[in-house]
Amino acid sequence: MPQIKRSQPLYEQLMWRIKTQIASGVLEIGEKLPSVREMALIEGLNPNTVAKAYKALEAQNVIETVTGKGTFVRENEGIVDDKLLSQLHLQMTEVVIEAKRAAIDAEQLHKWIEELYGEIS
Amino acid sequence: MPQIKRSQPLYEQLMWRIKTQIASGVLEIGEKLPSVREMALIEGLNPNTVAKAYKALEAQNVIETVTGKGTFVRENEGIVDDKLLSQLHLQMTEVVIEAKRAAIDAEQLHKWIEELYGEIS
DNA sequence: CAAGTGTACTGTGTATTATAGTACACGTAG
DNA sequence: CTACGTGTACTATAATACACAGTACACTTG
Repeated sequence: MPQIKRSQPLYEQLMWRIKTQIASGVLEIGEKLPSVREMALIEGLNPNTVAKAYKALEAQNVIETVTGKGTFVRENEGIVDDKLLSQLHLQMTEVVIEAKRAAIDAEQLHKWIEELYGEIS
Repeated sequence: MPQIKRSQPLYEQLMWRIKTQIASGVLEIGEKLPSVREMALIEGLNPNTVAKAYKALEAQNVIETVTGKGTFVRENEGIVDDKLLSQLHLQMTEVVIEAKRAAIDAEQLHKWIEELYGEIS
């Protein structure tokens, strides 16, 4: 009922946090995530909001949920999805246009990518 | 009053379209943009929605508005803003994490950047 | 003055987000 | 079997953002 000014939806922020933890190895494949009620206490959210994040992550094949047991980190299948590919290219286009405006050269972007590919798994 | 399923707000889509046109040289520095009412007819939007986009673009120093005259493309100042920098890095992190999941290697991302830096201005 | 410009309002309607609370079906440990 | 924890599915309420409609005002220019 509070509802403060919010940039990104809470459930998307949680999705992002979980994805990052999986990518960085904090969460391993097959590992069990906290239950929706448990995660709600940890993150200070409503169980419904956590459930929404879990459901969206399952739709993206990031996690697997088994009713009665829990939710688990799914193995990365590495499927080449044309829709995701074009979406990533579009997002990269936005980054480059903004970078140009801020006088950030291509080298900086290349450096970031190398760093990120090193950090992640 | 219709309100169909929408992924991104219309005014943000318009902002993006204008930014792209500026970056690609379709709109040149100092050039006058269509008026809010004119652009509303062109894009099939409400003048208020166009005004919202114009106002947001001016807040980002992309365009300059003069009451009674019109809105014009502003010169790129190329300021290094720490907030924008970290925001771009965050956005790049998202791209890399998603790319890893889709089994897209770093070479593809490097290639995209080179292409985009070539296309733009 | 007249026309065109951005801007600032007040409404209206809708979708999304987030919470609260309840209930149900399932799996597992006691 | 019972009890507990699990995800899930509801209903309801509230706050926010989005988009449109309409009106009005201050400004610049011809």
